[in-house]
Amino acid sequence: MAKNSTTREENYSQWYNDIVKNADLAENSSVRGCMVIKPYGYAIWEKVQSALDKMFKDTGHVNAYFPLFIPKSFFSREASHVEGFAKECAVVTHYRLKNAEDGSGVVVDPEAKLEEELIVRPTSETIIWNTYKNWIQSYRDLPILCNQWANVVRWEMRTRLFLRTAEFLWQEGHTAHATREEAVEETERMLHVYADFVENFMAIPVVKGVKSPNERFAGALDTYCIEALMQDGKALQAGTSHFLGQNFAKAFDVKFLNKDNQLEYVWATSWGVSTRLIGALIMTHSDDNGLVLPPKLAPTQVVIIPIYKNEEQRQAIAEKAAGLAAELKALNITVKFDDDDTKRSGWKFNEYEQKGVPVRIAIGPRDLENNQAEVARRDTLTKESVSFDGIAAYIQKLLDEIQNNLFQKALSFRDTHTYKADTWEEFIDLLDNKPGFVYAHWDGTQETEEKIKELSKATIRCIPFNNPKEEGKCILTGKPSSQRVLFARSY
RNA sequence: CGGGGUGUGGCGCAGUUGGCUUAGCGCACUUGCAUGGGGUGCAAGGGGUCGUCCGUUCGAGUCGGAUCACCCCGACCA
Repeated sequence: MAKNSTTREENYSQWYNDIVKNADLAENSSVRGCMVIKPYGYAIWEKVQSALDKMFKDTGHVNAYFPLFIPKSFFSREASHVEGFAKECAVVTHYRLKNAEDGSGVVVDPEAKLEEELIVRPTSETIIWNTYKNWIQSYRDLPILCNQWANVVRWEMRTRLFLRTAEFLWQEGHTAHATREEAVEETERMLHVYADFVENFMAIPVVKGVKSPNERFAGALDTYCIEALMQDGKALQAGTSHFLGQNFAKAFDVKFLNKDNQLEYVWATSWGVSTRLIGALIMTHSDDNGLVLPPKLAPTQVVIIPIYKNEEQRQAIAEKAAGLAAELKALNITVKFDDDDTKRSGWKFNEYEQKGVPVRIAIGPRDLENNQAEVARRDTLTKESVSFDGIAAYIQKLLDEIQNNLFQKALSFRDTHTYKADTWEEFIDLLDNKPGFVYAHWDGTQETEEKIKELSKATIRCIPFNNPKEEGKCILTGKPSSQRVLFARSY
């Protein structure tokens, strides 16, 4: 058991914070609600970025960058959009400081008031559509398939590292299409890209589906999402893809001439995932010993730790380790040989455990004698001795196995925490005593959805794709329903 | 914005019916020796004026007031 940490059962949020801290991922900044992502945490984010970026490019997208500041007036163009974000925006009102006359320090120069305030982007639809307007004249200009890696600011009341911070990093894709069908197809395509990434790289199983009108993105006609289940039984929205219809095209007057020489409004999508994914990663796989990383996202996949008593042994091990490291690198495995003499081996074991390094190889004099190494896997916390002959191939296979095992473990956790409720009492009882996903009937109205949220604090996470049709009665109103939808309390 | 809580070396805390006074302890740090297959032991060191301001008092980390900051629980959200 690691020192200075809390168990999941004792206090889930404390446990979460301990992992973030002990794994050296991030810390609260002195700036309100903001987070400092530390080098190790950022290295994981870079793995996320590079894998996603490749997937975006493979689906025909290109990267671009748009301004951080958005003129206030842009927001008023799309009514529901501004309504969704107005309450959480940082606003720039002045552009200059000056020394206070009483010498007390620096003050905002009242003379330097902006005529039109600038909003620090909470999301970039408006500035991008204002730009797209100039890019699009003809059907030949379409589609536009841009992605932006950026930071955004949402002035949240309460923040938590990675899960909700005032400033966060993300990517936002913004596409423009000639037809509705094409835009819908894009929306779906990107949701599947997200699901593919989250399941295959992050080893987190997700439910793909459509948001109910209540939970829809401000300004979208449809919001598709992937929902994951955390170890405390709460749901986490891991990614969203929005079909924006022609809302933003109309708001920013973006029209194109089609083949028949007729003016039409452009169809739009937007989609994004954020550093929140790191939060999902932590809450899905970690245990009481710290972070557990899936090999595909681990900045270091294998760490080699020498155990020695004297200089002679140390050198013999270093030589062996260097050879092994080279072999592993040749297989595209990232490996670190930690020969730091100022830390003891036991200390290192704990260190890398807390940081979630998937595989640890310990080499001591005893191992050298027997031509073997001790291989420990982070996911199961088991160790075994492996002969140096063929060890690289063994490790490669082991990494795949760990990746797979983490996904299977998370999947079976989700399966055993997914329930059906047929009555209101059952529904509440599950939420209170067996937190998890709950499939239940809902009469399809917004009023009922809101009422359920108010009474139970659970929301409709999504209406899953390919949801089986099933006649039933709404758990709240008893009105007829044709399918169950996915409920949960959520982050 | 409502409810609760906390501010004492780098981190985590103890100390409060005001005076035993030189403000302690654990971790971390420095040095030395030993040790080395799961956060190693021993010894010696360096470092704080108790969030800030005002007040009560012969005397305040300790009492009162104000103020600032942060944390937790709600409402808002990726």
